[in-house]
Amino acid sequence: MKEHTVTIYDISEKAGVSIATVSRVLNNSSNVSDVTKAKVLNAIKATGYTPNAFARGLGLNTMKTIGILCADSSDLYLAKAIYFFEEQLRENGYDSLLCCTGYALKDKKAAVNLLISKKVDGMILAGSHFVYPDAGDNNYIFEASEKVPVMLLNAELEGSNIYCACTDDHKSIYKATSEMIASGIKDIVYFNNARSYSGSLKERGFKDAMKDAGLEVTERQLQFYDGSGEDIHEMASRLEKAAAAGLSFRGVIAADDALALSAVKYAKKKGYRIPEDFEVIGYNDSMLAVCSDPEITSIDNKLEELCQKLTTTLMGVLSGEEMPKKTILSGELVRRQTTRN
Amino acid sequence: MKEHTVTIYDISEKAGVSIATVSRVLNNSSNVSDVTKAKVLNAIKATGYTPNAFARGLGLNTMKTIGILCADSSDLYLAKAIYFFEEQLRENGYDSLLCCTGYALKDKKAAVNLLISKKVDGMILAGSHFVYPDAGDNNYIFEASEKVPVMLLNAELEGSNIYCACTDDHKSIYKATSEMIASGIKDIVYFNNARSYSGSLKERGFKDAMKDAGLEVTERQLQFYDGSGEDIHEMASRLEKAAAAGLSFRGVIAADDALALSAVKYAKKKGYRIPEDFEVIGYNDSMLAVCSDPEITSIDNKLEELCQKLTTTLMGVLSGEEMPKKTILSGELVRRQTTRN
DNA sequence: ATTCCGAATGTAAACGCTTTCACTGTCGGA
DNA sequence: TCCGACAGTGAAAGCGTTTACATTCGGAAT
Repeated sequence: MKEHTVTIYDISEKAGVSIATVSRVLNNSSNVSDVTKAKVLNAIKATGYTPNAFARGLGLNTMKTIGILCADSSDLYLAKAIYFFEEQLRENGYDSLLCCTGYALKDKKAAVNLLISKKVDGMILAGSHFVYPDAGDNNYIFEASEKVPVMLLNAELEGSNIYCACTDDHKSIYKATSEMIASGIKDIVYFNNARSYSGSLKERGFKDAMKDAGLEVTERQLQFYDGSGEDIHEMASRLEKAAAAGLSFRGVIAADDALALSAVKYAKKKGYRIPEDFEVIGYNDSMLAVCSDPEITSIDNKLEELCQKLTTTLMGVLSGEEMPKKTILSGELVRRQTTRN
Repeated sequence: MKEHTVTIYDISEKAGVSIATVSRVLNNSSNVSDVTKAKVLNAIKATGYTPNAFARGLGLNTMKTIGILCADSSDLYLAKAIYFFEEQLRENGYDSLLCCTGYALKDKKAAVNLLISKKVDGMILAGSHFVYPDAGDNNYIFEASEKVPVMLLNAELEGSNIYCACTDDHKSIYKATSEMIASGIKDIVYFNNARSYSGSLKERGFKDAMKDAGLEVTERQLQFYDGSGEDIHEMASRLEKAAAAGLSFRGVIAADDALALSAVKYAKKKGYRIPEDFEVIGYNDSMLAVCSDPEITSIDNKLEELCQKLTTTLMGVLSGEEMPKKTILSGELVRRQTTRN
């Protein structure tokens, strides 16, 4: 297991050529005769040689690796994003170095530095919580972007080497809220998970829709839940508490489908008929929306398309092309059983 | 953005010491006076220097990186596994190189080679589908284990540098099936997702339990679904088809919670009361189990503990300790609303 | 026949770090 | 006063590639 790892020298010796030639066939660059190439290839096969990526990286100063940062890979949504990125990057000959940072700024910074020292060729920040409302907190992103291109999923930030892709969350929620109001519901709660930057965008969408409909929104209509994204019961109990405290509501707009699902659980427990007495709209159009019964009307934020866009942009940037800084898609309301029409 | 990346030489110059000394403070190894250390640290801070991991890796022949292989990071279960691994590895000073391989053998092999050439210090194969029932197909694992320790999650394989952690799937399903039978249900379907090796273990557990109860199991009671792990409706329609073809059943033992959830949907659609007329038991005790209504009785296979075990074993192996080859935990049936007692 | 060119190959420097070894200077003990 | 031990530091040899540059050689053009 230790006994002298086989290097390019061993191959060169075995094949009776110089290491330069071996390197050439390895990278199948020009000017190697077929017979030499065959000799080298045989030697490689015989020894089971694998080139040392460090050495290669040292020479090339790139390892064809993209760093993917996400707060929590077990989050349903982020997990999917990672999947898309990983797949598309691999198709382009890049590997993915994954860092789950958690939600603390300090840890995000540390992860970014780590990726930079590992000489990633680019960085994807997967999730809107990487950019902060307080501009100063985003310095770590700007610093990173001085070294490598930075791709932002679901967030916007202006910078010379920063690219982003997102859907128009404000508009999506605005529309969803408006439609819920139009279907006759006035007492609506916006249920946020509080850790997402786009969450505040969404919240504004909600508020604006209410205001434009002439409805007042009080602070308590803005419920939020800041715990694990998995504990449905805990989420539901948040709503129960609010109801017990006197808040009355017959509709919930949720920042993600887990929250929406908890709202469904809440409503059923209360004995409301859905959607006749109570409507729910979720976000992300994830698997959870259809796991629920009744199945949840949800906003599709086009994750796959966003990831795709971000990857092709990144590839473009890396090959020196000029690329658009920002792509904004429109979300789409997918109607299911928790809304009337 | 290109202008001469700062190296250890720049620091040494700026601090007025040799590169050896800089290296020493970088690795805070012994014998550097406080005053020199301070000078170096200042120079580092001033320049924003980050050591080049390639060069370091070349010298050390390790980059403190563990390769994590998984078929599909968007799979709820695997995503959680990745999360646990990533977290625990980071705590031990290791980074994670993630490869989503898909389910094809060829791609798994490619991914393994890639990780080896990237000089990972160890490899985690997260998911039972990495080991095949046909022994020859597992050669790629043996080959990998000649270079680095290989950790297997949810699968067993004997080899000199191979370590595994899993729960006793056979026993868990055997018990679950037996209890369902005891509660009076005889017509049970085992619903498998066909791509998992542990799936066949579970299937055996089911068969054995049936046999030991004196019940015959026909081929059609072994339903399976081989599509995306997300499409609940598609899964349910598999059951509907079976029913339409004349199969009558009042219980489902499922290989994962998504399948179980689809069984719940099926039963509700059929008008069966759960659990009075129809019972369902899922696997993994995931979020989906509680998303369902009624909530699903499911087998907890102790994922976090398994991941933990695997990581600490790996750390042990890497530091040269002798470690147990195999750890087998017991699953636990978590009772909810889809089973009577 | 001579010149010149390009294809095929080799030589050696460079990449940025770690680490062994050697060297200097200080200090305590004999 | 001399010696040995030892802390602090530097010089230089790797580590395994890539690649610019040098070399060789056969054949086309003159």
